Amino acid sequence: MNYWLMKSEPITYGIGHLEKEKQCIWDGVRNYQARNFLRMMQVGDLAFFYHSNIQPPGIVGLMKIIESNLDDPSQFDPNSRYYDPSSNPQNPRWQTVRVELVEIFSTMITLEKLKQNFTQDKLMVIKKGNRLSVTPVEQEIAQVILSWRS
DNA sequence: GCCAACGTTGGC
DNA sequence: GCCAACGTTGGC
Repeated sequence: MNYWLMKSEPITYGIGHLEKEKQCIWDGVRNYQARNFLRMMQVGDLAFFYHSNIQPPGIVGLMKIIESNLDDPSQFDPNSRYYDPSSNPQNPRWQTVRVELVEIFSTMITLEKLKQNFTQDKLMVIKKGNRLSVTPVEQEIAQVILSWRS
């Protein structure tokens, strides 16, 4: 079982949205490196939900992967902002996963706290200039983060 | 709102 | 296949 971190802007889709929906397809990732991580995810993996582009940014909850290796439906939807006209339906370019909400943390684990406790090479999300919206999290680091829940 | 970092596109 | 131009991300 592996741990991941997935970013979303709360204005677009925050953990409150997931709380209402209970589960969702994590669509709209249009970066090959992030997609490759999505392809590696397996049912039962856990993922931290990270709010980006907000003050303060940080981890707000935990999700579970409940379906893996799905073709992202938004790539074929001309009305979607994630529509990719050059993706071939016979060989879709973008895959993703379905997630369900496990829990919302009572207090956010801020980016600042992550930076104070981990080094850049141990946790991708705190790397300067890192823009990947899907990244792996090492077991030991995941355990430490989970132990901070109050 | 700014802008550094970085990914993608497209002309050559 | 190079690389300049451009677009996007996301912390601040």
